Amino acid sequence: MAFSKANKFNNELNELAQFAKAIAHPARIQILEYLALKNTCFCGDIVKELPLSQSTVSQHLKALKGAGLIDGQVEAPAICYCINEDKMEKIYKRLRTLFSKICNC
Amino acid sequence: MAFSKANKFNNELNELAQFAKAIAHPARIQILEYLALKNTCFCGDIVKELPLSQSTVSQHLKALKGAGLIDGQVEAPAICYCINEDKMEKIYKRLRTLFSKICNC
DNA sequence: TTAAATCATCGTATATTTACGATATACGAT
DNA sequence: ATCGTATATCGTAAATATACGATGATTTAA
Repeated sequence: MAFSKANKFNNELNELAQFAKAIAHPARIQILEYLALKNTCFCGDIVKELPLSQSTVSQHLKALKGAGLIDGQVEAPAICYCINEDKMEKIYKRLRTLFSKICNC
Repeated sequence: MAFSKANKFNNELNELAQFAKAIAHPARIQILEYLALKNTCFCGDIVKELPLSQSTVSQHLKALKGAGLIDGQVEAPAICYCINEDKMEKIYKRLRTLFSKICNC
């Protein structure tokens, strides 16, 4: 029952955990870094960049999108992905708050 | 095959992903915050604090320990857990590097 | 209209995570 | 030695994640 007690924890905790989950796979971090590197973000390139099949990459993209970390824009027949910087900054603030509680950061 | 291709990604990515996985559950974040709050860290208190059974909490503690985020010291018959601040600071640096690549942070 | 290109989704197999109760372990106190 | 306390581990069930090939959808080009 992975995560079935989410309702027993407060929103801040759940949101941070949700973000952590989204980047809890090396492929997804690599995708984020790649998107950041190439400001223009053609998606087929990501598949070439990663040691994973197209369908698997698509799944990871969906996860990142679901967590709000990236946006996708149709540029037919391709899709242009890019980082949602607002979301990232918001999350970064939360992370900073967490770390300021936890250690001398 | 959750995560079976980890060897295909570089160490930095895997380590960050591993950390993210460790905090990818609200209970584990709450445990970290609780440990940070109470500088002295009696463990049975954590069970009282969380809406989870003793065995489940113990599992979460094991996960945090496995990721190196906390240490446990025997003070028979109890066990005293505390945050591994060195590890936390190390991870925080990595996170900063990641975010500096990804957004204006 | 057909073909090619680009992604998403479906179906499926396997691995991992989450959660709990029950049981085991370790140790101080009696 | 036995008991009580505090944790860990085992066994198990169910949910989720990972990965791939096959197929479907969409749009551009021929």
